[in-house]
Amino acid sequence: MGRPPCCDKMGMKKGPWTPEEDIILVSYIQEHGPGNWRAVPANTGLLRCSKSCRLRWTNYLRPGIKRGNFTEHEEKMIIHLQALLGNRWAAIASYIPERTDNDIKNYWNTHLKKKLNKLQTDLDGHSRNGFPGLPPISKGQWERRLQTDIHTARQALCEALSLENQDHHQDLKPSNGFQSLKIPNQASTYAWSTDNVSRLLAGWMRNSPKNGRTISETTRNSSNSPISTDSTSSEGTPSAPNTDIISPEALESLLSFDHSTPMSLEETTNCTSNTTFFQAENKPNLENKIPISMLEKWLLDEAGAQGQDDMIDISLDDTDELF
DNA sequence: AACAACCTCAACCGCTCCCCA
DNA sequence: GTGGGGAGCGGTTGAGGTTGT
Repeated sequence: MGRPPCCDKMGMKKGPWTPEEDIILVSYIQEHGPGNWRAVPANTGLLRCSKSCRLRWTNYLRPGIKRGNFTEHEEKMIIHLQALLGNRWAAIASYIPERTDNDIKNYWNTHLKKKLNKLQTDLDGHSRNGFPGLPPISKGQWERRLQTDIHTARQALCEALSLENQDHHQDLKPSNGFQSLKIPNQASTYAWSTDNVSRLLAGWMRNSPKNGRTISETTRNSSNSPISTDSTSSEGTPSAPNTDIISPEALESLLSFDHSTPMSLEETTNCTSNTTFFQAENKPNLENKIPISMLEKWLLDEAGAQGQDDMIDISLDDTDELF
């Protein structure tokens, strides 16, 4: 159905990127800026589809990417945000600018999921009310707790947003492209890239180019250096319309309460006239409304055991306790 | 040392969204 | 209003690495 994937084009290369390809891509973007990905393969001669180029750039070559171990703080952020936003990795990544959505997604799937599962099973050992990890409470209690949590979350969000409104240091607004980041040195927008390229070359000289992994390691190491952390490009993802605006400080405030609970965006906007929060989300209520309706179903239907795994997402309680 | 099992993460796939003619 | 095309996103895959036996 639909048009064929661009990668189906004859002659398009797949698989790991070589250092040469990285250099070509970085050089091109350095000159033209990211965006218009369709034109990238055509103008560079890269035998890669536009999607592949974009992916390589956003997940690997883009400035400001931090690689390696996630800090405890980052873990907490991810856990909270995942509970709040669901598996909207790009949105989550916008609050952790140094990490890519792919990175966060991988980390969630490989580490945090297991960690949370383990901790939850450790905590209760057996399923309660069909909800592993939840305390043994009645449906009525559960409902009241949910309402309380929603109220708490709403208050916290209101506080966070009001803080944000007053906030004069909005240097860092979340955004995929980091358009809102204060860039210390605009002139050196792509200085990192030259650096990166030279590192790539250095790494390439040291290691066999046959090994795609080698360059990854090289780049990974270089990315851990401080050079990349401040050099967020204003062109990061220029076409990304991102109005998911809430400052990290506000987010911290939002996440700092013990029993955070997701609220619908409707509720969010009801509590404040500031409609910039998440207003760009196209499916604003899906993540939260659906589980809540499922909860209603469950509350009404004694035998309603379906979708309970999904509903766990709306009980964000106690993620803080995991640490 | 050899093999198997498991883990990690870069990259791909398929879908949706959004813009524009 | 609508259809086509590009961009972006989330889920999934699989090659390579690591750990256990």
